[in-house]
Amino acid sequence: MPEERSLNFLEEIIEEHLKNGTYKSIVTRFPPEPNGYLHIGHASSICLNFGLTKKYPGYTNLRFDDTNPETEETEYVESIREDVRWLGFEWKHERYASDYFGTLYEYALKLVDKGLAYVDDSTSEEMASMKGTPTQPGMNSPYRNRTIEENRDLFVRMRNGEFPDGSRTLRAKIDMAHPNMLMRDPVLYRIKQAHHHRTGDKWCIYPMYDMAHGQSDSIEQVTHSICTMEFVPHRELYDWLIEKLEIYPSHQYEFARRNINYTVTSKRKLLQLVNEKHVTGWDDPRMPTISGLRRRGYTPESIREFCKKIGVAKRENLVDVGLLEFCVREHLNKIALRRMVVFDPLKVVITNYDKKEEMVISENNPEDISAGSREIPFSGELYIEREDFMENPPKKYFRLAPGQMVRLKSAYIIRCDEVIKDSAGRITELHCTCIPGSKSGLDTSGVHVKGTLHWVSVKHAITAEVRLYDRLFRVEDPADEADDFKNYLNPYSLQIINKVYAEPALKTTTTNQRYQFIRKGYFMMDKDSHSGNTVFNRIVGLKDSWKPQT
RNA sequence: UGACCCGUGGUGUAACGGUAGCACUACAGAUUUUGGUUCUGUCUGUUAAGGUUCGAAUCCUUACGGGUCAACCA
Repeated sequence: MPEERSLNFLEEIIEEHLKNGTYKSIVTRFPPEPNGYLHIGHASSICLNFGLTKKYPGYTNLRFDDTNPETEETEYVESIREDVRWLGFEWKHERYASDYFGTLYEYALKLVDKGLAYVDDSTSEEMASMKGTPTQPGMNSPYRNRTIEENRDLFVRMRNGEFPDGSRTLRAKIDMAHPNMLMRDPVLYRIKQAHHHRTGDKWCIYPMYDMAHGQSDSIEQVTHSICTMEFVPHRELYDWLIEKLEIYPSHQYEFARRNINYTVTSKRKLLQLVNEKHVTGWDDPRMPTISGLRRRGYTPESIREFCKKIGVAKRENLVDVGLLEFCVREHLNKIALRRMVVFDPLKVVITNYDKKEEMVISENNPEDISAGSREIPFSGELYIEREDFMENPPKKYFRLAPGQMVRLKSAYIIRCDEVIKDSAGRITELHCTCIPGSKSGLDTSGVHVKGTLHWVSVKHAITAEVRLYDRLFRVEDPADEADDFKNYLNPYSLQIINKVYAEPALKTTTTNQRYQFIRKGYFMMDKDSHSGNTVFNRIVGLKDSWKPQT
């Protein structure tokens, strides 16, 4: 049954456009600047733009907004491509704002010829001082009334490299008293003798965002140019330029960027974390980047589901990271293979176990019978989790305690008879007895236990390294704090356990295979693994509703 | 002192003048060879005050609260 879903405000607009014939099909674009890695906030925009053209006739372009050669690099272009594809989307055309530098230059000339743009020799300081403030009008530049001929001559010479960086700009001639600061003769072109990652040294003038973005949309005949709310004031300029240039009228629509608690989603801040080594790189599994989430073990399906659940709207928001975790658990529960791994071992000796060893059978995934089952070696010497035993248990403690019984998952019910300690009083091992006839699947013992523990046979166990991750920050909104957001980093965001004990089936781990370590959480092998040491990242823990009484 | 955008449970999002719903979280219970999963139930909401209307979360006004805008960044 298809779920009855209400439309978000953009879908409503598009359905209206399709219905009233404004468009027969739509074109959207995802327009990253290649100056950083994509993060979970971008995922929302990607799902939105590509999702719209999956739902409605049309297509989506991937367009790199590469108009600032000083910050942009090919490395970022490649990571962005990979991330979009990994999320499950394919673009119709791959474009670059730099593809349009020639056209954009012609557009600028057209504005000059129409008397709508002029070359300004003011320094950036002078320009700032004449700009006014949000509450006070600005003043006209002394260069504002140059003739069209003079402007054309100067602009062509700007392009020809006759002037040094920062010495002149091309500005739109609008209104220095406009209530919208962006309409106070915005800079359209600046001089930068910089090497561009695609056009090399061909250009020494580069268009500003406002002179490039809407024009690129127009060239690509984008029908719905979707961006975040901070661009609302730009819309007036976006429309003004399209009107004066007399080009295809793309239209801009804005939605509120998604913020997530206990993290930051700003490329500038993420770059700081990387550069200052607070994390190991853009793909550190604690990072909210797509590459970080991917390395951590998140699935694209779960991220898409998350984006769908948080929706699209125009109001400020701070989404609970718990929802992302819910989405990944929901997916992983269905696909993860179950394995038993003991993190902090406590030895259990089964004193009445008379066989040397045997194989027991366990299902790979109780949610999916087609995942089959596997054999696990069982013997008289096992490891269980140290925290699964208490000498003086509280009420409703379902695990092991002196005289208490538990089920060993897929094996026997055991009872704890004796606690062995060393001279310092530390528990070194437990002596237990196996309940006759309690073997899993063939249980005739009639014994009922509340607790089931994971375990591993001592002599068959293999070892591995496990990395447990927690939220990167201690506060919900680090960017909102008065002082440096880095003061709020969580010092316990990474915990490494060098040696855990795993059942032998984990020896053949493969890349991208997700596991549920029973009662421990979901895990995936990390790229730091090598032949002598397998490393597992904890993707997310299991929901844990147990809390000790009192 | 300006302009623009936005206010629905703890969080996110619906209801388009006609019963405030869904999801997450939290809590309680049932089931369970994972204290997982699954199932059931409970708590919590229209920023405020006026107005229009038979009827307002929805339309209007004002107030209040939050956000954005003074880069040769995007």
